[in-house]
Amino acid sequence: MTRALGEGVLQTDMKSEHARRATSTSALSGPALVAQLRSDIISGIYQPGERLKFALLAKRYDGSFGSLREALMSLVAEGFVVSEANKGFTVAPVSSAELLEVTGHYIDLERRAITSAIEIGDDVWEGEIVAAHHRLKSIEMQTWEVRVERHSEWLARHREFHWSLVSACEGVWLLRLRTMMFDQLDRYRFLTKMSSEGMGERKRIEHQQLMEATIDRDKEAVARLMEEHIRDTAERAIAVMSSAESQKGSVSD
Amino acid sequence: MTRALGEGVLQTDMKSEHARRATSTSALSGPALVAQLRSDIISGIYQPGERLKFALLAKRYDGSFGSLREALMSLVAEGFVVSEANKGFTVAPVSSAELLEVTGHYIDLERRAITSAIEIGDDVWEGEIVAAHHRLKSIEMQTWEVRVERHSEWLARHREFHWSLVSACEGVWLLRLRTMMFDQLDRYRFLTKMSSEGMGERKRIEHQQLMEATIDRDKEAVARLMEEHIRDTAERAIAVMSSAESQKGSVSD
DNA sequence: TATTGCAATTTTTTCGAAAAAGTGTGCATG
DNA sequence: CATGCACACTTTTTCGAAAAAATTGCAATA
Repeated sequence: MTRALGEGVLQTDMKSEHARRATSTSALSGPALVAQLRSDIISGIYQPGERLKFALLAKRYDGSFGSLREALMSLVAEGFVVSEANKGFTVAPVSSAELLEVTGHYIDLERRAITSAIEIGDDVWEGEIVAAHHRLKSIEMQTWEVRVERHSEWLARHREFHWSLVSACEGVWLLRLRTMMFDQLDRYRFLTKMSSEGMGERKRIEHQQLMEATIDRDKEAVARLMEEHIRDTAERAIAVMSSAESQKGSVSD
Repeated sequence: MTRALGEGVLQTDMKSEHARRATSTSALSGPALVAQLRSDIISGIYQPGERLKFALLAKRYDGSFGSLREALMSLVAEGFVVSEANKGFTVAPVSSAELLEVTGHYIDLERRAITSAIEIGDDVWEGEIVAAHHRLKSIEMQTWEVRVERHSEWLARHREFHWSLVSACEGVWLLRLRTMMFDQLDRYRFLTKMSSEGMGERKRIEHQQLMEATIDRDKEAVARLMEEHIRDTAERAIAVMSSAESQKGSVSD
């Protein structure tokens, strides 16, 4: 795998407390810097299309230009950042069209991965699913205020839960492609953070059902639940995006 | 797109003449360095599993450690190189299992892309296909000796031809994922370079049929031809790999 | 002989200054 | 008033030396 499980969004503690701007703790580098940057892009700290200037980034994170450049190149390959020669780096744009496309690919890959995992996975795999689900559930049962506050932690646990479902599957590239799409969707999942007040309950139930169906090795049910789960998230994100879009439009007109 | 069409294997002239070792022309950097390195890995100049030491690479290519590191990070994301923290970079391994998996994904993505392109593409798209096919054909009609000599050129044109078929399709991620898989397959295509004496004719006919069926907008036929085309290549590569494997085994035992 | 510890060497990684490229401003000119 | 040009300023990109980490070689000990 290109990148270890959950590495993406794991600065949990410090970040969620005073989550004003990007954390400038001290001397990030290498994979840690990539993870931090990706996490900050996913979290919307940098807006889509925003220019990522070296001077600013160097001050916020570790410091060195080289490390920054290296990290940004990785994110370009992952699709989070775009670069133009001699004009620096900008955050990749988002659009409902891209969300729909990514959702389609993700559903397709995830279905295949989870089917394979169900065929191959052993009881250790099952155990990891139960554990990951438990950790996710313990956040999702909290009140809305707590859930919002611990959102980046939820993001990490959500990722770990979905990873656990497919982790036993055959095919490194299947996992890699699936994870690329999952990471892209994370950007859009963040959009629903604000507007999903009553939805914690629904997501919690969906995850519960997903886990049970997987442990029961019911491929059909898992595929169906998973697709509904993802499409629902996508639809909600599109709703948020289009309302934001129309708002922006009415202001400028 | 992460990377422009054909950028990968385009040092044609200089390289194919005295194709001994990696070209150390002068001061490569940025995207050009990535392209050169990728091309050299695809061409087997660096063996799978071989360690890519900075000192050596810096001497062979442009020079600077920073540029090298940056380029290698990109190739890690693309799957051509693997890296371990504080232990440097190595060429990603190859295996018949991976080839089979990548072939499967590629066929799936390519089928969808080409179907979409046939639905959407206009006559300009058709023109590009004809042009790309013509360029490819002009190499494939040569004698075996010439074809071997101009192999890296063939690789570029082959890439361009297959790209032209799908270039009109909808979905940036579909194209991106397809191209990732195509690039991976390039590594294995190189294996068949040596052992495909009588096969130039067959490939040529397959490309001809592929072009005609696409221009005729015959989705079924294109999908079938494309799948046969790719599977045939994969099978031949696996044959080469397993014979090389057994040879190696008999030597070391 | 096998194994542990230490020092020398190699290799990777980090860092920031210097060079290159791009951007904008103001002045002179048509 | 618009247009082109030169200059100063900002931002990116490149480069290689210094620091950190890993590996190797060698000798001492059980």
